[in-house]
Amino acid sequence: MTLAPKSTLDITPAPRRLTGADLPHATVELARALIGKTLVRDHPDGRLSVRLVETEAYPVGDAAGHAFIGRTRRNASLFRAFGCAYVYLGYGVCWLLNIASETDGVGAGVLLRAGEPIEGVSTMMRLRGRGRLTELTSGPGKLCQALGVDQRLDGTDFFGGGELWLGEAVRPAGEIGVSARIGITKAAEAPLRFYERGNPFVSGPRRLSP
DNA sequence: AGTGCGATTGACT
DNA sequence: GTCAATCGCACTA
Repeated sequence: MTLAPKSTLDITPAPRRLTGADLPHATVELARALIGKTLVRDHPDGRLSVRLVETEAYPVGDAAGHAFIGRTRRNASLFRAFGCAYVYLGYGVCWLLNIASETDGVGAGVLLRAGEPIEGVSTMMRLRGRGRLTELTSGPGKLCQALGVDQRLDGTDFFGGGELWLGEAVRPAGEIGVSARIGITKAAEAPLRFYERGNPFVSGPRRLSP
C-alpha cells in the first residue's frame, strides 16, 4: 500500500548539498554567490530551511571584521578552513551566524543576515515566538533563532555532512542589490552587503534595500 | 578585578 | 523614530 503525502511540505525535495567546490573561495564573491542558495538546519524537531536573501562580506584586513584584531578564542572559527561556521553572541542578546570564507589560517567571513522560510515554518514560528512570516528570518539574530542556531554549532563545517549545511538554490537569485553594511561603525561605507532586490524577507526598513 | 563595547531586537512614543 | 536590554570578550591595571 502506498502512503499519500500529507501535505506539500512532505514532498518538498531535499536540495542537493553544496560542497566547497560549488562556491567561490573568496569572501566578497562568496557573499554574492550565497544569495538564493538554501541554508538548512536539520533540527531535532525536523528540517528547517531558508533561501538566503541577504549577506555581508567581512574580508581579510577589514577593520569592521571580527578577525581584524587577530585570532582570539571568540573568533577562532573565522580563521579555520573555508566553510567553518562562526557563531557568536551579539549584544548579549542574539546569536549571529557566519561562514569562514578563506583558507585555514586566514581570518575572514560572510555574515548570513536573512532568508526566506522554505521548510519547517511552524517550527520556526515556535522557536521565534512569532507568527508573522516576515518576522521569522528577516535579520541575522532572527535567522539564528528561527533555525535553532546557537554557540553549539560554532566551529562545525557547512560541508562536513553535519546538521547545518548549504544546498543548491530552490529558485535562482533575482537581481542583487549592493549597499553599505548594517550596524557597524568602522569601514561603514564599504559596499559589502548583498541582498535580493524586492524580497520582503530582507532585513530592516524597505528603504534600505531599494 | 574592573571597564567599555558591540555585525541586534522588540517594545514603546 | 527612539531606546533599553544584556553579556561575553578583549583590554587595562
